[in-house]
Amino acid sequence: MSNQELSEMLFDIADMLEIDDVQWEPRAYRKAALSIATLPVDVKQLYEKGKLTEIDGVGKSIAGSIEEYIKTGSMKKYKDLKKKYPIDFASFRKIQGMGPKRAYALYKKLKVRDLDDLRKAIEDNKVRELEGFGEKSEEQLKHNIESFSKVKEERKMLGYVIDYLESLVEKLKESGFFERVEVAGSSRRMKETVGDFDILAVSGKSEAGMDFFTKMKEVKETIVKGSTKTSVKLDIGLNCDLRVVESRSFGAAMQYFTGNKSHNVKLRKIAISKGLKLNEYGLFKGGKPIAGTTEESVYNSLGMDLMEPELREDTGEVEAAQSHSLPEIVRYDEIQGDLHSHTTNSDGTNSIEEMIEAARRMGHKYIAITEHSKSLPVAKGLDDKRFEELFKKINKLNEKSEIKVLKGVELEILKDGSLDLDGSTLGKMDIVIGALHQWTKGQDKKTLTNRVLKAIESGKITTIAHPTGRMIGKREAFDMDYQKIFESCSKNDVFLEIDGFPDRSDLPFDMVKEAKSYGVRFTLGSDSHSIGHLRFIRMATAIARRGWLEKDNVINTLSYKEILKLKR
DNA sequence: GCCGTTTTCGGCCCGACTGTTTTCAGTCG
Repeated sequence: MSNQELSEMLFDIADMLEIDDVQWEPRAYRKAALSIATLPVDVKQLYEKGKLTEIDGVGKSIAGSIEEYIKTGSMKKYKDLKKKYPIDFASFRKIQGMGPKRAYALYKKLKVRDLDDLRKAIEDNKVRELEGFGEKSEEQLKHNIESFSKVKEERKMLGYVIDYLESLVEKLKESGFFERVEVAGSSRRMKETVGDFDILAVSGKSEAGMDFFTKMKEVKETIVKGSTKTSVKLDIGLNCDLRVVESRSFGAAMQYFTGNKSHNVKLRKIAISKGLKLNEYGLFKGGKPIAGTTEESVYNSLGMDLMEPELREDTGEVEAAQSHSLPEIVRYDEIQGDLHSHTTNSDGTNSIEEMIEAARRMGHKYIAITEHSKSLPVAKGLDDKRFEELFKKINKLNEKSEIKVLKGVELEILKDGSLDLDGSTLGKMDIVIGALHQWTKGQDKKTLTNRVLKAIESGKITTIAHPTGRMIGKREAFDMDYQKIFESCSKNDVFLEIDGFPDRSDLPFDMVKEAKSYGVRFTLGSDSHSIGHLRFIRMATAIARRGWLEKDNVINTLSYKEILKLKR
């Protein structure tokens, strides 16, 4: 049984209860289903520890159902409902405009149970004859079936699409139809992956502005179009919402459309508890607006400090804002350089000179060149001799260059936890990044953990590269005892890396926050393999901010000289 | 069915858009 499977079952139950017009329960089941779908650990593990009800939205009853399912392989509540409604809700959920009520209407009148049945019914023009449907609904369903998997499932890594989004905003600004245009949504929170874009605008001529928007060359098709809200599908495969609000509501709208959802729900509840009403138009007292022009006015009127968008994930920031104890998170402009990059010397595609020049143009004060070591032959890893040669070259470059180059390595942590290079060469390096790339599959949790601990305790490494090894959408994180690793890093003053390469985004932000609580410090790296990758330092910084890191927690805020002084 | 700075009972976010209605239900975010 996977979390995914269980989550789908709970969503199914929610859908079926909704058909029965049951009040509130569908909401409860959906909440539980969503929590489980996004849970970082296996539900079964939680069950074994007796911690099911610690899952957000899971209480006694749903926990009982989960237990029943784990023990017997079936769930009575689900089975009974499914007998009444033998419908493939999971597939229908992926189709826009197809909710449970419509699914049931189609089943009741046309015996439509799954996608194939639905396709056929549409083919025979049967759907348009149903009450509540019409020709247009039928056509839309037909269209949405064709593109269903792409519309809802696809998420993009923000690091790859943020420049595109910003250029889109720039074009809207330059169009002359808008007085203000800003990015909102998960992109503003700098979430690692995004499912759509939200753009917010102020306009005195919104009809014309919406026309301009839907006719942009990036727009593939228009999904809905109104004077305050327009949704389109972009050529990169993401949907984009553009909302136009009044200037006096702009702050409230930015707040609302930045989210995330549970952050917003919490805010609204706080508003209600103070006898106020919060929506995207403002904060109201008995119908009279008391805040909303700026985000700050909204938060302040709710008795809270304003917080950076990256913090708004409902992981304690609401409470911290209420008690005026928000962290002063590291700023993008406090990052002085990049601490992880590769050149043609190993598996990069640009020369060291090209990388340095590109880093200088970005305003970096320094860049660490951290080639792979010899036991990673696929990446043309370097041995001691080649490192010595490279460092001679770097010393020369450093003499005349305004931007400084740190001598480093991304060093293989070998199968038994020993290191790929010996002490004498390592001693000449400014930064040593220990990394797991190989022999991880066959090793169990304890072996893998000890392997990393041995490297940390060796006294020879500065930081641990992309600590969990995860690749978004491709590879799970290593199964390790991370608490032990955090403890050991803190004790031995070994840093953890935040790798900003979008596929990695590693450490993930929630673990950054946890590691910080152990007193761990962090290095940020773009893990560049070409000059085009250098921009990913911004994504690493975003993760640091989302993980509540302050200036002192981040090594990249130090100057070149200060970094050289760090002892190892 | 869940949950707790309105707390163990009684609420549970709320507004926009669409298509089908002729005042609204369904869906979405």
